Amino acid sequence: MKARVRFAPSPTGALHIGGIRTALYNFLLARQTGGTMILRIEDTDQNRYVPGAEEYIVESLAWAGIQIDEGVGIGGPYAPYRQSERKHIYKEYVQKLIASGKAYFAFDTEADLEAMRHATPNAQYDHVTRMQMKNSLSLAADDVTSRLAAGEPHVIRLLIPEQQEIHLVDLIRGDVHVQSSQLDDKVLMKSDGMPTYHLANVVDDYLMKITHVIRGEEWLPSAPHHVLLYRFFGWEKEMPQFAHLPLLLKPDGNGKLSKRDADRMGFPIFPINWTDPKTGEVAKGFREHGYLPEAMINFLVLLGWNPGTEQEIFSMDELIPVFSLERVGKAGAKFDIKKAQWFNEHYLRAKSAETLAAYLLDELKKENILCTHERANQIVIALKERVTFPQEFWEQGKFFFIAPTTFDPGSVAKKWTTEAIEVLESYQVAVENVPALNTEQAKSILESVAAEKGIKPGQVLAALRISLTGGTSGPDLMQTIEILGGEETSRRIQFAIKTLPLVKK
RNA sequence: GGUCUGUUCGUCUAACGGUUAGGACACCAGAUUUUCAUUCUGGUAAUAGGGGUUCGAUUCCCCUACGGACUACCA
Repeated sequence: MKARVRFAPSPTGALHIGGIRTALYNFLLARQTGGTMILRIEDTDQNRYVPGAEEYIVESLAWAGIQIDEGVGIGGPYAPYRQSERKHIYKEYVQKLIASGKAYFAFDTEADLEAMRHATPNAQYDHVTRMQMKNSLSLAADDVTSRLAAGEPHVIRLLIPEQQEIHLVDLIRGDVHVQSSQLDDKVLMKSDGMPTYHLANVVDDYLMKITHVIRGEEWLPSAPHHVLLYRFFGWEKEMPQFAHLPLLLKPDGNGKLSKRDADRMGFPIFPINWTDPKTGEVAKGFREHGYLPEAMINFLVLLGWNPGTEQEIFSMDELIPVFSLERVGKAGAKFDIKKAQWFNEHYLRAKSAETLAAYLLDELKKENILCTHERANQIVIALKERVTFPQEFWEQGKFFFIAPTTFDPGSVAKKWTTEAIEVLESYQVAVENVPALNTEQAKSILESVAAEKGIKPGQVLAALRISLTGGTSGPDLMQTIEILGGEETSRRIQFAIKTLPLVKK
């Protein structure tokens, strides 16, 4: 069966990384069945609307490689896909509910509701309290008509039937049973004429012929309300299948992963950079942090789902045929950024030198440093096994372009010996006029000058590296010399000898 | 508090009544690398607790404990 699924975020700010996972699971099911992935914007709360959020969502999904087939920005047979533009539709449907006695008008003020909630411990707007409130059930018919005629602000609430067991089948959790007496009379239509999530969601999913509702676990408690709505509308046969996804948890302790935790632990939580339109504050995204979309997808898909085999590395295309909601776990998954980094390293190393060189060239452009493609390729190959993020090619390869002016004192104290300097002196001279020096030559020249002094090359390597890079760790030294060239190598050795104090052996 | 829901190595998870409880990340150790990193090999490490059911429970049932979500005219 071709699945019609939707990702339906509300544009109230940046999309959380968990949202990407939800979108991903939807997308995988759509692709697997040859179905349709729909993007619907749930902007029914005018107070929480944040400009730019919708564009942000679209761009984030595009970055992640989650393509939308139908919806906002693309259009489709069930347009519009922005709920604020579908206001009249909800009005029409809620009228049907009123007419059939499944919903009613309520005139209670905020204070009335407050009072009701505080009157008894577990009070909610339900079969216990509704007759004490001001609504079309408790008020006389002519009172209701005159209030309505006078334009008194009101909401429309769902009339929960008594003594019913509501049963729903969740693809992930199995059977869920709830007593209707536990349910509250949810607001369906707000006093501003906008629907709430519950109404808009059910109406749209029905009209858009959605087959599977894959969403976060936070919706499970209100799912019985939705089931009731389908029943009241007479849409039970068309009711989509539900799949409530476990939440993404913070890496330490318990609780939902939040921006606070991410900040505290130094990793992003948003897919791409987000600039808060009010404060202008920028929250760094995974993209800008250097995470590759394919690494994120691979990491995220495994947070709550597994293929049942020992395969861990999956491209999007490999995921499509093997994904299944049946293999999604029930428990929340802690967000372990270390594993995400491992995936990033994996995908980074799988890339061609040309692709990696492009990252380096980008950074160099920002620094106004010129570099040939060949040289960038060489550097990137030398550094490839050492980086987690693309920008580290510049961070770790900086010394290829900028000669060290200071040297790590600890390394110097241990390795900058008089005998090493002696060898370095002659090495510098030997290498000075060999601009195109390859790894082999760099090595053999070093071996011969060291032999002349009766010193093993191993004893001067550390000093050589200090003079060239400023420190004692880095990519292969001979490779480094090849990239630097004879002239530059010589220059750096001379500078180091001039600058550094001697250490008596 | 109420409702719903969950619980296997530190983390992500496999094992849909019978396994020495498997894999991956992380961690530790060894090997390779004239540095570090990589790579390779090996290792530490888990069924929340208590009752049942059963010849046999990680697996099924109940209780307890501990989490989580929801409890808005927000989604």
